[in-house]
Amino acid sequence: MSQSLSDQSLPVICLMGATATGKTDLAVRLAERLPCDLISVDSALIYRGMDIGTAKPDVELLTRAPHRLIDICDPIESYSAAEFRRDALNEIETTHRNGRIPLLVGGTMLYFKALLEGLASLPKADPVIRQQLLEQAETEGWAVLHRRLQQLDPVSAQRIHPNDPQRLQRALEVYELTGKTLTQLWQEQQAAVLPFTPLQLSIEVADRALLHRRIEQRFHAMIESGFEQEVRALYQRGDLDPSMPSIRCVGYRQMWAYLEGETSSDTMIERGIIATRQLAKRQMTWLRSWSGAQRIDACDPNIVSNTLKFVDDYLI
RNA sequence: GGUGAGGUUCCCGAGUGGCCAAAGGGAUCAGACUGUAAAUCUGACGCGCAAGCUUCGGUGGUUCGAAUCCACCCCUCACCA
Repeated sequence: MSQSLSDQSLPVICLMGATATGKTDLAVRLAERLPCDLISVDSALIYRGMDIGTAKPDVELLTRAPHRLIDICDPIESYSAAEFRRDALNEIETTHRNGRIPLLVGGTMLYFKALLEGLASLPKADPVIRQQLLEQAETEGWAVLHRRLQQLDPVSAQRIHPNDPQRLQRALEVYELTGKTLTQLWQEQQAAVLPFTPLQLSIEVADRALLHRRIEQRFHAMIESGFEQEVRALYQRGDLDPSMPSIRCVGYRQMWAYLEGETSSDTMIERGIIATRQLAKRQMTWLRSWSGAQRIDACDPNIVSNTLKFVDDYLI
């Protein structure tokens, strides 16, 4: 059974694209024409109660085309690329077992990369160690921590910029936890790649100005749909704060600052739009360096039938 | 009409005679990315490959040298009428 499930010939379709390019819409339309089950590849859609600001498919859409790996976490939790890989592989297996095709859709490129190329065997995040490192950074400065990494693991120190607290923290955390450096651990274990040969599709809006307009319009639409109320509900829980991945999500972070009284409504909207544009840009940087993905023009009037051609060729 | 404050590179905003193509921030563009990734970080950012060239509301002046000083003009804001 498990033999056949990791058969290279079993189909897996990946649809990746930046925010506001129409990924979800295309995925749903494909799912209506193919025996596909949708699996979300999105680090924000995992959160329950975060619907409007993440442009989560609405109930109607989810009824037409159910997505897996949506609403799997409370906003107080954090998730990771490794957990995603595990969960996604499970969902892929289930889908195959049901005789259907997994269609992975999303814009979290690290998750796609982790799924396709695997991850080294590393320890998971440790809140206690992270807190200790954070405190050291506050008293001694990150430069000191970078120098420490330089001693322990010159290769990683070379790669990780002294101003990059997140990666510095992670590198030192891994060493604390295992007594081994990131460099060693990477060398020790060859990452397990995806046991399938997926069709990779990249949906792109060629005209940057158009994408920017779409982002702006969509953000305003979110506001009109009650985005403030959605975040206010999270805010009023009292157990969430901007250090958490959920509240750091694009739009939520800016709305949070507004609810804290730190910015005006206009500023919140402006900065939310800016943050979305910057997110899209980073996603596009990933995609540009991605090899092996078929490009799909988001503005193609025959986008569905043209995409189906790629799928047909792949499934033969 | 009068008085005061001000007009700086896409925006905000420093700069008050040379060390200024002009601090800093934002935007934008490009890039990186192995358990936080909608995160975190890096670079570029007047024009030019370069020598160099053109900028600090406008015009003229002072000076070896002006974004910085002077004169006039245009515009903005505040207050008084």
